[in-house]
Amino acid sequence: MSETHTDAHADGRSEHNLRVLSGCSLLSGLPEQALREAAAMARVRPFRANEVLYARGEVQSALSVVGAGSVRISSTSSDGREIMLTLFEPGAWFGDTVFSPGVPRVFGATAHSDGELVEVPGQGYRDLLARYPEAYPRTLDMLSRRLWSAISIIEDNALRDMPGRVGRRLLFLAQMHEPGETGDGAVTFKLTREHIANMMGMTRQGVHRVLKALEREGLIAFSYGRVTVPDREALRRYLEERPEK
Amino acid sequence: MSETHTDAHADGRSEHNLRVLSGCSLLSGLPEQALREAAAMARVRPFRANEVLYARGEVQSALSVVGAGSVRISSTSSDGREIMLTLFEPGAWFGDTVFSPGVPRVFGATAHSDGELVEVPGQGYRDLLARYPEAYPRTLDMLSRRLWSAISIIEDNALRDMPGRVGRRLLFLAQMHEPGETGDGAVTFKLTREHIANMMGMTRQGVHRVLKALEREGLIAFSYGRVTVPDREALRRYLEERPEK
DNA sequence: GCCAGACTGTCAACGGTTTGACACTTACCG
DNA sequence: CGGTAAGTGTCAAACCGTTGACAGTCTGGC
Repeated sequence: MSETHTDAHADGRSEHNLRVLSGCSLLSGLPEQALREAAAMARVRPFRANEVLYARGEVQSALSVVGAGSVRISSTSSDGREIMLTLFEPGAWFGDTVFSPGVPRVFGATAHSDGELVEVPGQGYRDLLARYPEAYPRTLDMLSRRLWSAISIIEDNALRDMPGRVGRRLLFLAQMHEPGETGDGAVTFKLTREHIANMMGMTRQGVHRVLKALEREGLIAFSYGRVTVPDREALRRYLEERPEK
Repeated sequence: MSETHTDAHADGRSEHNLRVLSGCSLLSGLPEQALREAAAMARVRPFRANEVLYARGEVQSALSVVGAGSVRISSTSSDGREIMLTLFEPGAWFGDTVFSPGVPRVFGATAHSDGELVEVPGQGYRDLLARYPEAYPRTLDMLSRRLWSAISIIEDNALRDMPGRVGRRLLFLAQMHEPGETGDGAVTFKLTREHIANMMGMTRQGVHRVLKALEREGLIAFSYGRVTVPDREALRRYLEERPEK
């Protein structure tokens, strides 16, 4: 694997980067010219499933945008146990320390499938923002919204029982999944029971029971390493009206 | 109660606002001149214990800095149940939608004791940032850090058992409490068992049992509506080394 | 096509948390 | 300086999710 992605056909590469970056909510507010600059300094980083993209503690920062495939974000607590925080799909951005230069990464990122990242170097991104300050408000807005979703997860974990929690989290993922889906609205994730368990702080067996219950209601379907939400709206309504906490 | 706080002695008021605002981590990066402008447009809002400061759904945005007393931030889920997210003390800032103009408030704020807020109007604050763009990086950094703390709560809730969760949350609050404490390092909160229960998604009785256990270890003390952490470092070490999850 | 390893379904026993109920204590307000 | 409402301690029973163990199934790579 010679580094074919680094230099050949600079224009085509930049064009590709531009396409990916402009599909990212964090960056789509930048003026055309700034997006081009970002694309020019971005590097494509292809990855294979289960490859570790970033480990907790790394200092180099970058803004990563998922160009293809999906990425698991996880956090390792001080005693070594791990929890999966979320699953990012194309268009999503991450890089927990881009806004806090010098701070070691707090979260880890692992490839969940084959795919590629388009990465803008942290310093370059920060310089770019400084040169196009009109992009700051949107950046703050996006970060703020990410904080809300984190808090809404805290809320769910505190208020809901397990079917409620699992259902809501799947719904959340399904709603993020929005872009690029087949017409009928069904969304399928490649998630093992164990992934879901790690995401919710449950056990594999507990997840099984909950999924079984949701399946009985016709709200989800699941098979080997997959979970499908056939109708997000139906799931949402069910969770809303559910008598149980 | 005539509105003595609105107009008389404009200079003294502004001086007071300046003192409060410059003690706030979100704003302390602003240049002197900008801080003065913020102080000039800020309004003091005194409050009494249990007064509702903001309700979920209000549209007017403002950046609120706690000047005195403490404020409970809570979130009401769609079905009406409520969860307390955190407790803010002097110097802390909040105003969940300042960075997302037009969006109705997602969280509620309630006075936890008598005290006062110093509030910068949302639009005014955003304009100020636009006029002093050098303050943006720090703002992003602060918001980013707030996101990390939210995520670390998600982590704790998923990985820890109840003594671990309650201990960690109390430790977190105690560490935020840092400024303005008596020399010996002890921190006391006015929190009822029920407040804690609402914060952790537990019951009053469950909290009791956990607090009792932590008290037996000498890590906390509690009485009527109070919880005391005599030695934050000891609590931290205990939680770190605890065999149990 | 086949095989090793990853993923899964299922069960009984255990343990921690909630539920619900009741008597007691503390703080605050007039 | 009482009286009342809010907060508290405690208990047993029911419930729910975990633990641990094992056999069965799927899948991707060779």
